[in-house]
Amino acid sequence: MGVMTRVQAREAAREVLEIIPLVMRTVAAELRAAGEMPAPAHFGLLSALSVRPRMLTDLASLQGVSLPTMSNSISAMVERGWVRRAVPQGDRRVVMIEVTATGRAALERVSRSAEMHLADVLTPLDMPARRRLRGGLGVLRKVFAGTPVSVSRKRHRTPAKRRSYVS
Amino acid sequence: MGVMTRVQAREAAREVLEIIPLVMRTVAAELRAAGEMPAPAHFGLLSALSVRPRMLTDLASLQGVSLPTMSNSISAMVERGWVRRAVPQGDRRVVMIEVTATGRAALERVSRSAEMHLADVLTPLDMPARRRLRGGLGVLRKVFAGTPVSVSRKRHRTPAKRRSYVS
DNA sequence: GTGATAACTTAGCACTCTTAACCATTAGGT
DNA sequence: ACCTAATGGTTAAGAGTGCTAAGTTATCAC
Repeated sequence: MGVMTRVQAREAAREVLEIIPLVMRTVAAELRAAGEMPAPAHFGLLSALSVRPRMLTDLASLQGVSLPTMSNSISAMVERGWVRRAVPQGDRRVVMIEVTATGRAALERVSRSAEMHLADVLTPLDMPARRRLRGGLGVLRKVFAGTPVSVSRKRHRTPAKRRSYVS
Repeated sequence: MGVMTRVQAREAAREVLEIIPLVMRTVAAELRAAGEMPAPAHFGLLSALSVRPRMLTDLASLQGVSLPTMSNSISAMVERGWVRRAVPQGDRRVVMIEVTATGRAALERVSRSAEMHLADVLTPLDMPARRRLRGGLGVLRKVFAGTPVSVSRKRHRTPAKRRSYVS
């Protein structure tokens, strides 16, 4: 089958390690410059929540962070008035997070602004470049979206159960 | 001419905004799990410095962060024994940062480990997917490597007469 | 020499992320 | 019913990143 060799994977890994942090810092700076959006995390959260309310645990695993981290982030957003904690009747352990009108408006504003900044950078791309970018992003999404992220006990990557991501 | 339309750029921007943070968190988690490497930033720094020593200002603009931030990061790394601050004879204002043997060893170790983790995730990719990934990363590099990063009024990206620091 | 500027450092603040420890609430087994 | 897990969240402590504003030296320009 046409799987990557170990060496190719290492090469690709090195590239990821080099490029992603750079992009990340840039994106974070854009969001910051866009005003009032403190962190990229909040943006993603707001996006996800604008689709439908979610419980805290789901949000945490969606973003690949620990529960306390998510709890903190949500607290920060609650203080900003962007989201609300609600306890459903069925199971009183869970906390549902829902966007407020304020939050929706903020998302709209920042989203527009940040995307315009980014779009400024991306506009010069020609069609093949754009295609490559989208393809690469798609692969990244497939690869990283399904990853359990933090594998508990040290020094062990599960060897067997890897899904194979066919294009 | 095949440039992106505004709409396409916005779409691509949205994807970047969605995917990059996710990848970033995953990568950070891998590095952390690889042991003793606190942050992706340190990794990149160590890589850059292993090529040749750099002055603080250059490091900052290389990574697209402010000077104080870089100063802090370097302080953290100095405490770990990975790098050393040195004052050159020519200009006693500048601080040259150089990797120590310890730092080089740490880079070796963590690099190997992190790349193996990442490679685990990337190995299942088939050839077209791999090609797409590399293509996308290439585009990202081109787009973001040249960007002054933070555009807010100050652009402390020194414009012209960069001195050349011959090693 | 005086004053501007360049290279860094320090301090204070806001945020992310972690683990460990701790409360609730619900589900299971006997 | 009862006691024990397991599940869902929160709080606390600690390390890191990143920022701006306000210093400190050292060098340059005149």
